[in-house]
Order: sequence, then C-alpha cells, then structure tokens
Amino acid sequence: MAKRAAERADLLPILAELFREYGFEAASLALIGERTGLGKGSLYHFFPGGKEEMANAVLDEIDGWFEREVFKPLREEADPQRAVGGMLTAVDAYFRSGRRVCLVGALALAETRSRFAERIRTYFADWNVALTGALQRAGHGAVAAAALSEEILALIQGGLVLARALDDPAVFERLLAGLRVRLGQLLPTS
Amino acid sequence: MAKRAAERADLLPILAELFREYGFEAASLALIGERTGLGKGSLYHFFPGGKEEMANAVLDEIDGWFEREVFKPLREEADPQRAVGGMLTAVDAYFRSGRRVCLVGALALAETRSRFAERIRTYFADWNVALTGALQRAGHGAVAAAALSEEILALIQGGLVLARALDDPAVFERLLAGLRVRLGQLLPTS
DNA sequence: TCCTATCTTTACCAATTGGTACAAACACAG
DNA sequence: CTGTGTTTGTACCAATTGGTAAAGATAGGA
Repeated sequence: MAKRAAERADLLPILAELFREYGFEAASLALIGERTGLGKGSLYHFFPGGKEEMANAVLDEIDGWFEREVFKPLREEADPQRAVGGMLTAVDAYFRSGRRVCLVGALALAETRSRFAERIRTYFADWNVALTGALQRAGHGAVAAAALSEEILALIQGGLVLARALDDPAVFERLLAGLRVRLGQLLPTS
Repeated sequence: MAKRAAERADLLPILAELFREYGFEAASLALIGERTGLGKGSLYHFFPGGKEEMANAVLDEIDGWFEREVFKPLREEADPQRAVGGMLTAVDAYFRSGRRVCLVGALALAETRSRFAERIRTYFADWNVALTGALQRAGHGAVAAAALSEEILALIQGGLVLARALDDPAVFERLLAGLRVRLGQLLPTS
C-alpha cells in the first residue's frame, strides 16, 4: 500500500505535464498510457474516475503547492515586501521562467472550462485575496492594493500567454523583472 | 458567386464564436453543423480543407480586423497618445469588455498551438511592433517603449484570462481603466 | 426550356475516443 | 508453499471523430 500511494503520486507530475502540453481533451488515454508506461487497466485502477479524476488529482496537487509555497507565505510572512518578492521568485521557478504554461489559466480559456470552473475560480480568487492582503500590509490602500493585485496576476498570466505565443520565454522574464522594479524590490536601473 | 462569397463570409463570425467557446479540437463538425445549420456537405463545399481551413479563414478575418482597426492606426495616426487610447477603446469593444476571449491567445495555450504557431506568433509580434512604435513616438525611449508595449499586451491577455477564470468581466474593465490612467489618457482620480 | 454550375442531403468510412470486464501476473504475509 | 490482495495486460464496447462520395436539389443564364 506504500507502493500504491507512492506510484500514484509519481504519476501526477507526468499527468500535469501532459495536461499542460495538450490540454484536457487532447490528452488522450492512449497518450497518457504511452507517457506513463501504464495500460488502461492500471490507469483506471489508480484513477477509477478516469480522466476527470486524473485532472482533479493534478489540480489538487497544484492547489497544494501554491497554497504552501505562495498563498500561505503571502498571508503569514512578517515582511510584506519580502513576501511579494518571494512570490515572484516562486512563480518564476514554477513556470520555468516562462517555458511552462499555467494549467489553471489554460483550462480557464479552454473548452473544458465549465467542468472545472469552480476550482479555477477559487485558485485565482485565493491568490488574489492573499496578494491583496500582503500589498495592504505593505502600505497600499485597500482599493489600490486590490487593483495592483489584479494587475500583477494579469501580468503573470498574460506573460505566460505572450511567452508561449511568441515562443520566447524571455518576455516572461522581462515582465517579472519589471514587476520587481515597480514593487520596489530593486531600484530602477536607469 | 456573389451569393457564395456572401454566405461563406457570413459563416465566419459563427465559426469564430464556436472556436472561441470550445477551442479548435472540441468544436466538432457535429457542433459546427448544428450551429451553422449546414450539413457536412455544405461545410466541406465552402471549406474543402475541413476544420483547419475554417480556423485559418477565421484567423484571416481576425488578422484583417486587427490590422485595419488596431495596428494600422497605431502606425499611422498622427497623435500617438490618441492612437494608443484608440487601441484601448477598440480592444475593449472587440473583447466585449472581457466577456469574449482572445482566440489567438487561447490557441497559443491550447493543444493545437503547433498547428497555428506561426500565425499566432506574427499576430502578437505585429501588434507589439506597432504599439512599440506608437509609444516611441509618444516620447518613450526605445527600450522603455518596448518594455511598456509587452506589458500592455500581457495585461490585456492576462486580463482576459482572469476575467474568464473569475467569471467576472469587470476585472478586464478595471485593468483597461488602469492602463488608461497610466498612459496619461485620464488623470488619476484620487 | 434546357443546361450548367452551385449548393445540399444522405449514407458511408476507417480511426479513435473514453470506458468496462476480467483473467492473468504479481508481491508478500502466514 | 499457500492464499490473499494489489496491480496489470488484453480484449472488447458503443459512441463519436474528421472526412469522403455521390446522388439530388436549386438556381440563373442562354
């Protein structure tokens, strides 16, 4: 049973990359079987609910990661400037400096949105609330903090879209760097 | 033949909404037939290349619209401030204030990216070049203009992702309004 | 009226889809 | 070695996919 849990958990990163790369619909069972090296039998053994359960398991893991590495620090870190800076670092690492796409954002635009709508909503809503709080503690007024938070999230998501569209991850990096400057993490260079 | 051209053109908006709503893969021929009221025979009569030709025709139309209504004004309008402000107005109208998704951006994230990669690239590259030029003429240095242009495009795309994810078009509107303020189209309100 | 080009309907196709059933292989505790 | 529960391979399923073929309808000009 230790083995079972371990192996199911090992599957999640592979499934996540598959969904990121192909989307939910286009990641067929044939493709999943090929990339995981597992037959349908095993796949349905670990995920009796089929693809939908796979996607939900992946989203669970993503939720967990962001809660642990991003949202919670934003809420609890004493120094809010550090908290926001840390968020940018974590995000940069997670999205591999623009080479990786945000699965939640992609699902939001894609055909299958309705199937995961509520999860998608809370993911961004939680992020937005946590970030707004940190910005307020950093001295911004309530309205300004909320506006800035939305702007930061949009820049991150839009940066991923642009980096993918232009096939140039550097776009994402430049946007993050610009954000650091604007948020006072660095001094403007010129 | 006048009839033929007219009817094929009339199909494009329907196809565009279909692709926006469901994505390329999930917009099945059955669905397309249902929404257009046309059988497969007619569809393949107008688009012998099948779905791919439909998508390319839609992308042609989008390219044309943006070239005419956005890129060209950005390049040619005498007053660059006005040009950028006009762009924001056009974009707001086109995306129905955040209720409509950017098909090109969605394709960039989706499974079918590779099939339209070059078109997606040039769409954003053209936009970026035109906007950078206008910003330079508005007084920004070359580097600053390029950075600001990328930031504006990312905000628009990210705003559409967020609006869709949060199921709240107002997010997009707020981001556009914020942009107007930052670009000096309006005075800050507080 | 007849002819021709445009358009549509219908039936069909092989391939693939997600999902199920179930027997065989496996590991491992007793 | 035996028995038990977990894991896998194989064969199968109905439904749907994008796409084709070709007969039939519909028009417009001569």
